[in-house]
Amino acid sequence: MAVNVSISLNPGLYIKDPQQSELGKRIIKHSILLIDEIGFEQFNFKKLAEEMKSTEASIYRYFENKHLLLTYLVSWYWEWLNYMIQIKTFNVEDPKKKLEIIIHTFVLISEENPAIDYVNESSLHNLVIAESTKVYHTKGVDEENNKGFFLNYKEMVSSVAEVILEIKPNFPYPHALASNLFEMTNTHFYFADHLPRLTDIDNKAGQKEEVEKMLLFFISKLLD
Amino acid sequence: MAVNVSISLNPGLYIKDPQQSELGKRIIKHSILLIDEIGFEQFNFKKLAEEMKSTEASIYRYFENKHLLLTYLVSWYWEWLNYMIQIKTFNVEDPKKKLEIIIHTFVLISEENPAIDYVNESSLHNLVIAESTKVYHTKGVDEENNKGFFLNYKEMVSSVAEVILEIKPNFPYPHALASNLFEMTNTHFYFADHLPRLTDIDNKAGQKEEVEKMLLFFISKLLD
DNA sequence: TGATTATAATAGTGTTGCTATCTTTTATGT
DNA sequence: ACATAAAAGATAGCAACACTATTATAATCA
Repeated sequence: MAVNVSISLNPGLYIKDPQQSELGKRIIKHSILLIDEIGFEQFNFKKLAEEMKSTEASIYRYFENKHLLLTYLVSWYWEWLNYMIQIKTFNVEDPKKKLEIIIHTFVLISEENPAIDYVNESSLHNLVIAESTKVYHTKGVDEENNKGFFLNYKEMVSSVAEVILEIKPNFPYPHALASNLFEMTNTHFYFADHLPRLTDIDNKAGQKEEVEKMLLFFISKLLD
Repeated sequence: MAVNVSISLNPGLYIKDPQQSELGKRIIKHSILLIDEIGFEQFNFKKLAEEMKSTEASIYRYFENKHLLLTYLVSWYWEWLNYMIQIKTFNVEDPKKKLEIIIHTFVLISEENPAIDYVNESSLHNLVIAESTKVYHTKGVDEENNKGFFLNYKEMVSSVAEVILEIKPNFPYPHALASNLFEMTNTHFYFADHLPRLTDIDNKAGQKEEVEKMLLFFISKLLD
């Protein structure tokens, strides 16, 4: 399935829209790969410039700093996830079936969807798993929230919460369950790989299916 | 209840044991307050030295860098939490009651326990809520895990998982549920304060009781 | 052709993270 | 009380990082 929409993100996240130029697209492409490879703490614009054969100053014309670049990339993921959920559940009537599709998408999004040529979806998902909580765990969170930087996340949670309420209209914690299902997906991929005693998911082939099964088990207990 | 044990932590976390000297205790005390105040990204040893009227070089004699200092403080929290759970559930027979006590401790630990004079437990809990995931979301996670830096977390999860299995011996995800209950506590305090649309917890008085109620609701559905 | 825009190239500044060295203070043992 | 060692303070310095400024060059378009 080819996705030919250009992902629409909050303009406050960048100085100059990286999707509108070749250099901008190369910044997106190489920053995803480099952050996935060396980690966000070790990542900086000088290394990125070397990697993509450009200059530090050129990258600063697109993004104010590396924190906003990370926020941009993670917002991209949230928006892309949200978009995939919408199109995959569009014609589905049964809300239980919808939630199953949502969970399947949380877990397997990067494998199923070859989307935009300058974005390596698998690396982007790894980046989200390893680094995304740093986006909103800062002292500037309230200010950035006021600027709408986390709207893509909130919209995704809001649409999942709606489905939960379709299944069980009096469920008292639809938003908390929605955000928790999403966070759990990523957390337990990470734990399985690095801190296996904090989970019951094996670090083996079939890991994704195991996580999916666990999430389905949780919602069946909570919503049946 | 006064706690007069000295918290025992992995010696790999420090160069010189900060609990064994006055300066070391002042480092613990002021680093908790300063990180809580300005956030981990803005925090550094120079600012800490100014704050506590000492010098950068002196602090470097105790901790290799700010990341290991954060790991030390969060490990302190994990160990302290684990200790409180042990003593509070020690004489309790009913595993359901035990799990309720554990959840109550997750939520209210900082209010109930005036413990060690140089640790502000309330600030420490805030710090854990805002910064603790950064401790293990780094490229060095596997190496640090091999050195045993996250044992306190794993032990806490392991003891909670045991209680879960006492309640329901065939429950398939005891470790995942244990870590998730802990993570959920802190995540939803943070969401209620900063990203309220990601939760159903109000940012009001009684917030802690609301979170406790939510966790009790989740375990009742999952374990009854 | 000339004007505008995007990118590259280079340099520079202040801060951070960390190490080294030396001096002063404090604690310990005889 | 004095000698010795250990702890802490004071100061300097360096390499890397985060970011800004300036100028040059190439591409685009009126």
